[in-house]
Amino acid sequence: MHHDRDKRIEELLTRSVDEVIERNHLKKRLESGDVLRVKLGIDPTSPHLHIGRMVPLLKLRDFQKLGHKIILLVGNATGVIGDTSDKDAERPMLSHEAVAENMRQYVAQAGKIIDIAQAEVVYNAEWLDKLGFKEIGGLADAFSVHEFIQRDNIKRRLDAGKRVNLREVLYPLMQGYDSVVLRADVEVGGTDQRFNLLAGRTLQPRFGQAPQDVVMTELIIGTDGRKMSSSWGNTINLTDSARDVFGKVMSISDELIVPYLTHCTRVPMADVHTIERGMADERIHPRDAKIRLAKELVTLLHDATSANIEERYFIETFSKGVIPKDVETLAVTDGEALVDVLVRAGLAKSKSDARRKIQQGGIKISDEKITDVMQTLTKEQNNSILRVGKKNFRKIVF
RNA sequence: GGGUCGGUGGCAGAGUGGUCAAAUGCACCAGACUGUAAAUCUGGCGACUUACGUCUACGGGGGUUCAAAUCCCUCCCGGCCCA
Repeated sequence: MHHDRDKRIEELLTRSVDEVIERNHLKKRLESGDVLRVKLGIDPTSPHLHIGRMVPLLKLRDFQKLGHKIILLVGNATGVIGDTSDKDAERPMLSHEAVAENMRQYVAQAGKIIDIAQAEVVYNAEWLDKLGFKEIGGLADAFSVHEFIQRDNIKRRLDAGKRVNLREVLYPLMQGYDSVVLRADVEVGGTDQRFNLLAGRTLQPRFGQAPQDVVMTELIIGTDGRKMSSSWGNTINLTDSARDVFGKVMSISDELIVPYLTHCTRVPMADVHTIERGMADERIHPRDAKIRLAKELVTLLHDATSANIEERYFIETFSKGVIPKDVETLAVTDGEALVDVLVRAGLAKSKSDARRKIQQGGIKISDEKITDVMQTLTKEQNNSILRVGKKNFRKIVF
């Protein structure tokens, strides 16, 4: 009778999960039928959420689907301080303005994954900004400098002679205190958050609360094989257009297909395993597995219709090399120099760059390679397709 | 507060008077090969110029010199050690 629920609890505790503290305790509570308060904090450090954030967000959704209360915490105070967990270098302090700007779209973006209407959305500046030295001192009392400098990334920086400033030490205190204020039963976060997540467990008992359980999710690798990070431009953003999402997925390397399917979608694990085995013995072409992944992601972030449209577009344009039908138009004047047009349309960074692209054979008009850097555009080329590199097309219109 | 080392292109990091628009790696762009894969290979990667070439750049400002990323002064910022 409870088989289905047991399976879902098991998946909740394992899929994309690196570690649970304390697993048995949390399992019992999940089985008890109590409604748990499950917290996830996201700092508004960049204007876009990327699919790395989907891992904990999907985990949050799993909790939500089991009937628990989820709390989405927007770190408008912590975002200003800046977390160092995933950084090799000191993180600059953001201005309140920058944070506010980034924050604006966050909740809507997260709403693509979780049911915002059923969630509690909170902003930690509301309580953190009110703390004075006395309170902060009290929180700081719970931690030692030693624990902090033993953290792997801090230690590395210290060893490398890089600066670690005192403000950074404050971050875990703040995150831990968030859990106190919110009376969190569970906190979800990436494995790189370990120290911060545990801070809640340290602080809560000091305020007469039971320590929260912690669910640490796997980190995913960026589209270029390095850690996914906004500053490296190897992300797929929740705000990306359906076309971009599809295209970016198709350009990842094969090894990432299974991790992405596991962590960024809710394709049943049985299917994921089938795909994994299928690719191993070559019954399934990696390209097709990738298309499945791309469609799943587009469906999650947009909708199923877009997913089908983009699949067709992709096959037409790239597999078959056909020039797409719905090309952006580009108005030009008669006799305008090609290099100027390229710069104006944002297809080249500068005239020098435009010339280079022509010299290297990267520019085509109506499928004919342009070789002359002095090329100008004339009326005969009305409605021709200008192609820059592999994937940029513009229809020339006079 | 004292001592000492350092601040170079998107990042990391060479370069210590001319041959430096600045090695090398990463990122990025174009081409080849492909499954728009990845990996690999080739070319490129400040701006302007068809081109010869010109201009702007090595933390900020000032100076020495025919000539400065390189030397001097000063200011700002940081590391380390000592207190």
